[in-house]
Amino acid sequence: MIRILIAEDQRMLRGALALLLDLEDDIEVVGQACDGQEALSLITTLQPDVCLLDIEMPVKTGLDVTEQLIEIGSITRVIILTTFARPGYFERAIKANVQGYLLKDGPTEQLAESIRRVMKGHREISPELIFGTFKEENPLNAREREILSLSAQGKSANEISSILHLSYGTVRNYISEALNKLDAKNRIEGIRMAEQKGWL
Amino acid sequence: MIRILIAEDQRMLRGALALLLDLEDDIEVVGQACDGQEALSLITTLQPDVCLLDIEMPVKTGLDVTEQLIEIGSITRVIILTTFARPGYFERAIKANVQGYLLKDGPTEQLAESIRRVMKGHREISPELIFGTFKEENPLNAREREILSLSAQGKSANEISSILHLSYGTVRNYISEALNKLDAKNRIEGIRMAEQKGWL
DNA sequence: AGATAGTTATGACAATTGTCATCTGCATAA
DNA sequence: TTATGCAGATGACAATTGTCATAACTATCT
Repeated sequence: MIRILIAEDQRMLRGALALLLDLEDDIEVVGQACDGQEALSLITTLQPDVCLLDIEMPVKTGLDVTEQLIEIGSITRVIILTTFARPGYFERAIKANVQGYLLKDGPTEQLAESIRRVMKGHREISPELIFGTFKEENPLNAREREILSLSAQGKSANEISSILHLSYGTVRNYISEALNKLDAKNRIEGIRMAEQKGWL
Repeated sequence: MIRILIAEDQRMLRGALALLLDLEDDIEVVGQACDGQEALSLITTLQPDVCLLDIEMPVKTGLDVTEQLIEIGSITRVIILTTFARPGYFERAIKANVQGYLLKDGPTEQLAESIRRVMKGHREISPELIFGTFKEENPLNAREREILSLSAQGKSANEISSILHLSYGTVRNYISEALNKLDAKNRIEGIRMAEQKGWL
């Protein structure tokens, strides 16, 4: 019997997947979580064989959870299940050594089979992701990401400077540099592009 | 036997819901669509009793489909099933006289029951939506929406002016007016707020 | 005809943004 | 020790953005 845990904030999908997987003879859903924090604590207490993690969840993302599972030496295998084929997400997941990265756009029917294959030691990656997407890595460094994120919340250069204790000019330099790297002609375009690639 | 059609672009959820509903004795999933266009044509040919429509789908949104169903005098009952509790969406759905507006954050278990209740003539609205959200109507007029949308794509005031054949100053007046109505302190904040409310 | 409202335009102003060259410390590698 | 590179900072400039007062031109209603 394969014991699995599902972490997904959208209740309808979580419930449907749990029901669907429980119909399989060899799979048992032992727990459900609606945010990353809950997922982490349930995984450590329940020690399921496999966990299905959404990425964009409240409190902690699925990627955060994955990285922390490694730190504490958990043996639970991780399958990321997300809407987003964003290069940044995929890259981070692969670096965290997940056993699977599936898209919510993929077929329902193969989910159970993917779980079984992961249990046998295979890596399950949605075919859309195997080619192309990986080589596009995030050109922004930590500061640029940080500053662009704040800008994306509508903060002005001045506000950002006082939040981060940097000078006004420095903030603008970082934004300018980020826009240059992204080949965007203004903040708004830059934010759109970075968000769309998962570079935040 | 209640004949239903599911229109939802996320394949995993669509498949899971179909499977789940097919398990009910009195419900039969007669069709599935992955975009609004397909939904519309399947509904007209299959004439299901109820259709479950996602809002944000390719080609046509679920709201577009609903409005067109009214125009052609379809008797299929509509249940909107969406992630978004955005006032703008909800308002438009109610005006189009949908029989149900459920959130994907709601419980899986009650979906089948909601469908049965809709068949009996009830209106099914997610409880989160009943209070508060309705009175917040879109303060932006058509021009303001149009211009803010273009701005959201990263266009400058100058570009927008030549796209819409308006003067540079006029475009900036509209943006200024929109930001004022939204109580936002710059474009980026205004865009975020408007998008979040479904006012686009 | 006069009042009213909606759409578009203009000009002026200040604030913010985007760009660039240059400069300072500081750490670290050769 | 010198060199190199990085994180920040500064100043200057032009372009863009946000705000406001005002006006012209419709169309509509009374």
